[in-house]
Amino acid sequence: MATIKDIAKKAGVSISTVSYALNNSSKISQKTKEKIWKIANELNYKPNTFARSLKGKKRNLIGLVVHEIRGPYYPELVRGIQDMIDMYGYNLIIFCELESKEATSVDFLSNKIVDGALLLSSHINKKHIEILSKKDIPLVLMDRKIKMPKVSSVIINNHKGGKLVARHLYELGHKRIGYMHGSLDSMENKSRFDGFRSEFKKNGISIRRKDILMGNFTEEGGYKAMKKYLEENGSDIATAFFCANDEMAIGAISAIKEKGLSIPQDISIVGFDNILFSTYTTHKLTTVKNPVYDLGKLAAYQLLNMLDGKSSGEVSIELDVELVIRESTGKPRKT
Amino acid sequence: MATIKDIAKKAGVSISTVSYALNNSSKISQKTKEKIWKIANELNYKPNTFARSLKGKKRNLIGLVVHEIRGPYYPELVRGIQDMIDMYGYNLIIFCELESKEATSVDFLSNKIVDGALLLSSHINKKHIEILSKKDIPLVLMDRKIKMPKVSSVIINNHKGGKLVARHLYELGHKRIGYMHGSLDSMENKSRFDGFRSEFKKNGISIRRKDILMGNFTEEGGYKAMKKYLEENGSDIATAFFCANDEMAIGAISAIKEKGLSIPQDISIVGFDNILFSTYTTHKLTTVKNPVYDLGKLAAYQLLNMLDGKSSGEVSIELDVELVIRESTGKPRKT
DNA sequence: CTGAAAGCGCTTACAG
DNA sequence: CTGAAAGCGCTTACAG
Repeated sequence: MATIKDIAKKAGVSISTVSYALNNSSKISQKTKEKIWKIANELNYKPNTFARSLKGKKRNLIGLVVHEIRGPYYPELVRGIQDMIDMYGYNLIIFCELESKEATSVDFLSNKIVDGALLLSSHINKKHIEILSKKDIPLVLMDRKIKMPKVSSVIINNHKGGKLVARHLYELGHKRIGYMHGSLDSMENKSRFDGFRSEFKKNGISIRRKDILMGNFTEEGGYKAMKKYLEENGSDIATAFFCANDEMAIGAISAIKEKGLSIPQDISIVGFDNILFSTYTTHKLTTVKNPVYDLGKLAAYQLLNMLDGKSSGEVSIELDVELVIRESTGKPRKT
Repeated sequence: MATIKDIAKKAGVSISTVSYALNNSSKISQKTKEKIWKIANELNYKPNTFARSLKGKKRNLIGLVVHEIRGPYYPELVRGIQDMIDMYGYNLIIFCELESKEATSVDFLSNKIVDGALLLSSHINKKHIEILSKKDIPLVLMDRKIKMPKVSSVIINNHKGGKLVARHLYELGHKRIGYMHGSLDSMENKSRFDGFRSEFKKNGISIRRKDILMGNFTEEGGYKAMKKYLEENGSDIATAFFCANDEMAIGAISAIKEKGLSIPQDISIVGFDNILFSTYTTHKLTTVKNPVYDLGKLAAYQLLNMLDGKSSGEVSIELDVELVIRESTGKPRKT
């Protein structure tokens, strides 16, 4: 494991000269530089990031903290982030923490292993974020808004998404509607639900408690929740369901079909995200388009600006969403 | 950002005492320890991993290097790894590199940011691995076998998988069979293909060049490749296809159905991986069960053993696979 | 243009 | 039981 010391010895110069040469400082003569570069190459020298970091140098490393990488959503997000930071010569590392655990990623971030981080993890709470903010670690939140120095947020307009779904179903004539939650900890889920519910409320329609399901944001969760619902309620069921993401919607659709019911004749289903998968395999799902790739790109861009000193944080951006009407929604069945 | 210096000052002791106390050394009296812990807590002290690493200390961090996290495969793997290392108090960070880029992850690994790493990235070549091996960085390869000190490998028996598929199709009576490649760089793809081809060869059947497609391991790639194939070849087509993974198989099935052909009456399709997704939504796909969760777990276990000094590497484990026969395969159409 | 020296935050023999 | 000191690999004023 060659160090600058080894290079210095071999080149017959001091370690300072090596360090300067390696950093291509104008202080060092071209001739010396070249000699040193050559030796560094021969020795397969790699600078030690740790030592460098101790001196407060940048690492060109960005962290992404998530607690889940399953499903079609996250990869797309990662791709957006990567495409952006790649243009600026940064690299990405992902901390994927089990949701049940203490947020050890906060420790890592505290150590400034990365220059800054993008957060999409509900178990990193406000207190954690405050600690990081105080340590001057640039942060971009992707799932909620918090106003603090060195902290920005880039999110999608979940509330509007829920509203658009409600309006669509209302216009089709649905009066008894249901909602399938992802996770109650999730701000995104909450906003979708609020938008959905409040829009119906405006028209004097509220959601019955029994028509509110929990699907855990997964296909399996959606399937099970819907299956149970149908078994327990016979024909006393809502005419339309809004599921907080597409995967649950897909699971719900499977359960509905298994029961011998048709979509949308018996039940209309709306998802959220517009994951690519739906193009080929699933029922043509009515859903809300979540610009997740752009979300990743924009969040990364925000972070890069903070790292550059072009922004000091406290910026809050909200991306627009739109409803994509396909074949899983229609007029309600006669009841 | 509190350091041990700050704690030392506040506690009126030396930094060595603080360091020992923080590491719970038996050298320090309980009373002093408690005083120091209390102050550390008040100051919200977090040890600096970098400084610690400089002294060659462990970080309890394991790295996973991949170049793709899309698809249902990787998350399952990550989950297996996490479940294992979590029991041992380790944390995971993922380097997800664009395949097109130089392997900068090798630099990170060289810096010993992580204690050891699991590799599943075809663009980290043998030379890179040799560099890391020489630097004593414990490594477990998950997609190929390389014998080197400090390097182990845990892979699945891809060759057998291909063989099982071939035998199944042969027994059904298929004589003209096709193969859809994932990526030619992938050892896994290669082994699957070899197993498949050699088994048919034994029975005197070889694969026609025109029946070999490229699907890029993605659903979209599988869809496009099959669509093109069907358009170009009319009815002069294979009676069965083995796709190097399930996602391509799912894409291929969509293309086949779109063309108005039936599965398995017109074409039999076999995938590889047995991804969960197929349970609900897709055609009941005949496939090879890839124990990917166990693969992650076992690879992580291997790495932990190396970190513990219980193994010095050069271990090579191969996991068994089995064929799962569902409804996407049947007797060949009459030709 | 080059080098000696201090320092980043920690650990760890060694001495007391 | 506690502390002074060296050192991990690097950077960077400062002096020459």
